Amino acid sequence: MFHALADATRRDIVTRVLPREWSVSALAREYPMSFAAVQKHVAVLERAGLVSKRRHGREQLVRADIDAVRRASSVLDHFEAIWRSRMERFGELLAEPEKGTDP
Amino acid sequence: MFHALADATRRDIVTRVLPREWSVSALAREYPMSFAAVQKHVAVLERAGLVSKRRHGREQLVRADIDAVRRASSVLDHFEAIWRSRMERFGELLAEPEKGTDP
DNA sequence: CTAACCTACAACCGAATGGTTGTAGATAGC
DNA sequence: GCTATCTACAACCATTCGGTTGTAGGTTAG
Repeated sequence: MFHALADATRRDIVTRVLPREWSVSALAREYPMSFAAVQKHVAVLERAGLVSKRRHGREQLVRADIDAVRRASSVLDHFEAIWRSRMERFGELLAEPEKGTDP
Repeated sequence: MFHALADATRRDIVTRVLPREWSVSALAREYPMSFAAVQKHVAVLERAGLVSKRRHGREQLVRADIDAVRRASSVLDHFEAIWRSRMERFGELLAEPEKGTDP
């Protein structure tokens, strides 16, 4: 999933399909690369669960799955939590009045 | 930066160095791969600014830079914000009482 | 029906990744 | 001083990635 977000084009696709659905060909028109290349990017996002497709006539409409974004976000929140607990421990050590050095 | 977090070993390294410093060799002992491979992973994290090194004797101590994690997190928060504004627009449309259809 | 359009998928290519081994330079411990 | 340890870096290899082109199948518009 982080891998899916590691590419700038794919992050841009996600920002576009968050507010509304886009067809694959409409997306392809936005980037200086072939239709097939954009199609592959969408496929990567889809495999990561960040995006899903819905058939509408001859078009394939792409929309975002915000829950997947939230899952990625929670990993980073976890990092933040680990960091905070370290800070707390560090604070305790500073506050600790030389415990254990006395007989 | 997302690229740096896209590898499981690198994410694990980050979780280890968040609470405390680790030497590169100590990290290398934790994974079923060569020292050089772990060294490369640390280099990737360092290039992404997620981690920094500090010399201590013959060891190189690795520590996390939480601000970089926060920067990655803010990208995801931005996604969340776009999503929310879409939800608001959607809510407005539902609340709208057939505006404009009257002469 | 036919032409235009949207999509899927395979084959290919150069560059980057993630791994290896090997060599060499500092530093610490005895 | 010698040796073991920690690190840096280069060279190499298989795989993956991001891109291309080309072919084929559905679907819509006229």
